[in-house]
Amino acid sequence: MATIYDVARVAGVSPKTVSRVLNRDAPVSEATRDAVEAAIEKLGYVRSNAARTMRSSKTGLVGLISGAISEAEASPEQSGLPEIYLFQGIQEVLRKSGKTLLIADTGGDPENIPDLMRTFAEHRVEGLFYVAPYHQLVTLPEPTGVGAFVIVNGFNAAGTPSVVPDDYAGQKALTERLIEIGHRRIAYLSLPEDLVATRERTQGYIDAHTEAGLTVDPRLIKPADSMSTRPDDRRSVLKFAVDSVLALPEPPTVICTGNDRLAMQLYGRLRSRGIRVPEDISIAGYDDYRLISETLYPPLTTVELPYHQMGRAAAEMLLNRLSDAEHPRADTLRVSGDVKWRDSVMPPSGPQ
Amino acid sequence: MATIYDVARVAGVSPKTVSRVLNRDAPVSEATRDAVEAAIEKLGYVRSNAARTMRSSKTGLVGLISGAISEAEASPEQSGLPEIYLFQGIQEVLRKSGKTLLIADTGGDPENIPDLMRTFAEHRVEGLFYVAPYHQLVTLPEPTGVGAFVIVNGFNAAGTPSVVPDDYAGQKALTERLIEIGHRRIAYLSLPEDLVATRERTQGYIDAHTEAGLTVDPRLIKPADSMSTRPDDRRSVLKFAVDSVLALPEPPTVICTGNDRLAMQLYGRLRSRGIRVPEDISIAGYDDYRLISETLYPPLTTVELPYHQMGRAAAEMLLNRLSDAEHPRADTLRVSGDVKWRDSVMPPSGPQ
DNA sequence: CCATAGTATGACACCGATGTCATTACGGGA
DNA sequence: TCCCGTAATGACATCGGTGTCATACTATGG
Repeated sequence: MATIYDVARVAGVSPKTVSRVLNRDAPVSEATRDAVEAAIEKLGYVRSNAARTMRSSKTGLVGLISGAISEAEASPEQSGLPEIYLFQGIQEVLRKSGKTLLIADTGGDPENIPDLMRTFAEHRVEGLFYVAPYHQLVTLPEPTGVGAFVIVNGFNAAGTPSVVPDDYAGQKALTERLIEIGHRRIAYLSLPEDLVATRERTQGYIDAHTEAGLTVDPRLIKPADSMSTRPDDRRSVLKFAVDSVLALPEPPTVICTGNDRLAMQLYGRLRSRGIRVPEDISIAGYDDYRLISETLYPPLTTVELPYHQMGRAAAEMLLNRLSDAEHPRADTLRVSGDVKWRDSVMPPSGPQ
Repeated sequence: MATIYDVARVAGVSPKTVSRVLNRDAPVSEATRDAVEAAIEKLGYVRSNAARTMRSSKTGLVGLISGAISEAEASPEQSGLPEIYLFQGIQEVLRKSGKTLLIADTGGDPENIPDLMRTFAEHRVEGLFYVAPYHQLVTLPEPTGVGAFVIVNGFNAAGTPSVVPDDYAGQKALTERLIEIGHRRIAYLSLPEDLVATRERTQGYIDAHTEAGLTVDPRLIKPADSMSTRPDDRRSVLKFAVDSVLALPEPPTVICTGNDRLAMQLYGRLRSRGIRVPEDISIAGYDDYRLISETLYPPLTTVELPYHQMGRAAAEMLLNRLSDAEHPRADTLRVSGDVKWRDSVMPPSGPQ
């Protein structure tokens, strides 16, 4: 592979001048520039990042460690694999600043993380992301020799800068709107109870009621999914939850679910009981997993999990930390997603 | 950041000896090794890949360019974003051989590809993948200075090594099984007609019939999806297709769809007509997009799109080409996926 | 006791860029 | 006319490893 020395020889100039043409960091006469560029073209020269890094110690690399890829199947949300939108958001921002993204995943085993960090360190990445498979508390070793570290879709006890979805605000906004159009009996079929997302969303659900002067009927809140890997187990948890809220003396006029997948199952379950959506009962999901939310009929009202935006925010946060030696605050950034209002929800009908 | 010179000084040996300890490529006495390792530990030394690359020109980097990430939303299959399984498969194999994956996506604009290739070339990647968003013919510039190039989920006219799903075999195997359990009127609601996948699968469907001595009723084959970005347009294409096959004098006993998403819509559409699945009519999908296929009730019979395996195969293909100077054949590898037999299909009932 | 082979180690050049400093030529202002 | 700033260019050292070769010491066999 050609080097600047080859280019210099062909162009009849010194290597340093070739470097100047490449970097435009010092004046070069037009004739010289043309000669150099012709030589580069002729030789098919491509600059070596390795050699350049040695002097300037700017690799232009950013690393990303993901548990999301391999753990996707085991993820309790199992909300599809929209983490890819995170990558997209991150990439979009990084590309504009000329960084290249190195990715590695844990292969499902968090014990690999230190090794991956070391590999990235060997490549002298300037910054590092860790992407959690779902909104959670993570425990990670501190990366060494990395300019900036950002956790995405999770947070840690050490207060590392991080970006998470605002689950509280999402469920609260949705619930407020449901109340606003007249619903008073709002069921919430949640994800497993120990998830951060569930706790936050449940609180959002409750606060929306309280602030509207309504009391919450605890019988309307039921976990409807489990961490089990057996689809049948999970199905039966849902069935139990659905049956129990529908059997209440005053059944709900709308059912919110912990994710779009549950909403989708709910569609089927209600239809097989001859209950119409949304005429008899309204349904709202969570995630705005569009493959589901837009495909279902009627299309599903849901809350967006703003992965793309979170990715962008995380990348910007990282770039800020790389440029400013000042790291203003090591906060967790909460990104809220919009309520996507679609036809699966209508005002409650009939006598209340 | 510490260098081998620092380590050498602290350990009281020469830099070259430190190098030997790091690479285990020459005998070092136990005492020396311990001293060096202690020094490394003490200084928090991490080897510089850049410097090492300069001499040995082994970067350990492999690049991946994906149109899949950004184009996912526009993809006509819109089968979710299972390309992430490809990454997983690729990563799994690469990690074992100590390579690190660099990824970049086109941001939806194929014009970025040459730039991305240049960036990778600057990083001296040893190999390069291009991942297409769906099974298709792609036109790509030839990457320069890259040891091996593999196209995943696509192929090109130049005969670049590539890995694609075996759509023909998949639909054929599924159809054969349907025939075997007694179905004779098998509808096929396909993806848009000009997709490679559709052409191959349709041929598989036809050949399964022919080889079983059955004739194909062309009225049973209908495209049921369009490239439109408006969900409503696409919905109406499906509606038209469903209506027309159900209105046939001899309606089908089973309906195959071009992907699981269509199957999911079909569930809803049939239920709203009071048709039971699978008692009245069986349904089979394609992709084995598990978020759908396992969640639907009854669970969906479908054909696996073997992304994970394809990723593994592509990575192995690339590694082979990197090690063997001999590139045996520049073929396209077709990876077939299993038929996933679930409860949405049963033998045809009633008088035939 | 010596030749020979292996073990353990270091000196030194080199990979391909770029930072620093020096040199030359030119043009305008004092 | 002389001085100085700027443009244009090159010489050379340097970044941090590793390949090559040399050297010293030790064990082994004839």
